Amino acid sequence: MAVTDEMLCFALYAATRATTQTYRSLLEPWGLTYPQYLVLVTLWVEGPQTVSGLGERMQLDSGTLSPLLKRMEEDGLVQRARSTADARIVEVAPTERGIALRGELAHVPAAIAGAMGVVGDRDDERLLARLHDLTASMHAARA
Amino acid sequence: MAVTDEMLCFALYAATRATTQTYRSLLEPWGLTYPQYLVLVTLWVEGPQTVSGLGERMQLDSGTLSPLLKRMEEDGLVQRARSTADARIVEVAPTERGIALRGELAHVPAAIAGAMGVVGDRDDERLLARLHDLTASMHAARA
DNA sequence: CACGATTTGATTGCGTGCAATGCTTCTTCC
DNA sequence: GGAAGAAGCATTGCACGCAATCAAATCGTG
Repeated sequence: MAVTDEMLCFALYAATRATTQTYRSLLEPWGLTYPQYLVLVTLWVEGPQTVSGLGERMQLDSGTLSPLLKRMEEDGLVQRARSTADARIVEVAPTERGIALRGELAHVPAAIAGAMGVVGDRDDERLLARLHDLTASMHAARA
Repeated sequence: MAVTDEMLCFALYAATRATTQTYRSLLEPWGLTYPQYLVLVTLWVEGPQTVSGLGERMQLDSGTLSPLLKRMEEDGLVQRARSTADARIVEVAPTERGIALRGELAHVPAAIAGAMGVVGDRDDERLLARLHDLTASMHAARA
């Protein structure tokens, strides 16, 4: 049983890196990384967010997000601004260029789904649910 | 459908990071990282390996493995030696300390399985198979 | 109002991942 | 045997991911 457990961890690890590599080649023409793309998707769907809001959605902390958002700002994709109401808070909003990428990158989800061999059937739903359980279980175990 | 595909990628990404975090807390007393632990597991089970052999098994290249193995050597866990038969090849073998860790870390697989909520039933086998398919599909799509 | 605790981001340091490049060493082909 | 090509690692540069720490701003309480 031990080896199987090892293999499940490693299978996750390998699958994630393979996915990231596919994203890399898809996003390379736009100079985007996968986490940067995730930021844009979040901003497209949910609108401007605080840094901590992005952190919750992506499950990342400021140590990762701050430099990432700084690079995206330098690339003209997002804008950061201290809240006038609470100067501790930084609001992150997509620029026009950032918004325009939504159209230019509209092909990406289908391309990824194709590369993954995902069709959206019940098996895929079960996989998704299992991954969510697994993630929640891991986080619970840490506490 | 697009959002679901996004979610599957992200679910993988989040699950992997959650897993790595669990490993981090488990391995922290030994100063090991998850990839370093994987190297040790490979050496325990399959014996001494070349760098490229480790690279195949872990799906990592020398750009990642060289500095990682260098740190492990500095920590006294592995030894590297140029092959006498072919001086291009570097053989990686666990030191006595590296071998001793097999016993000290024997609790790790069960701890991870527990944190994951894995019991080894058919669902888990299916998840494992699906992840392997997904990884293979991704690699095939890159070619 | 003042002061300590809390919240929110930013910074620093380190270890991956990975593309690109370089350096030996080996193999092949003539 | 000698040169061209390939193979195997190492190095460099950059972008995460995350723990630890810091700084600024706000809140709560007396």
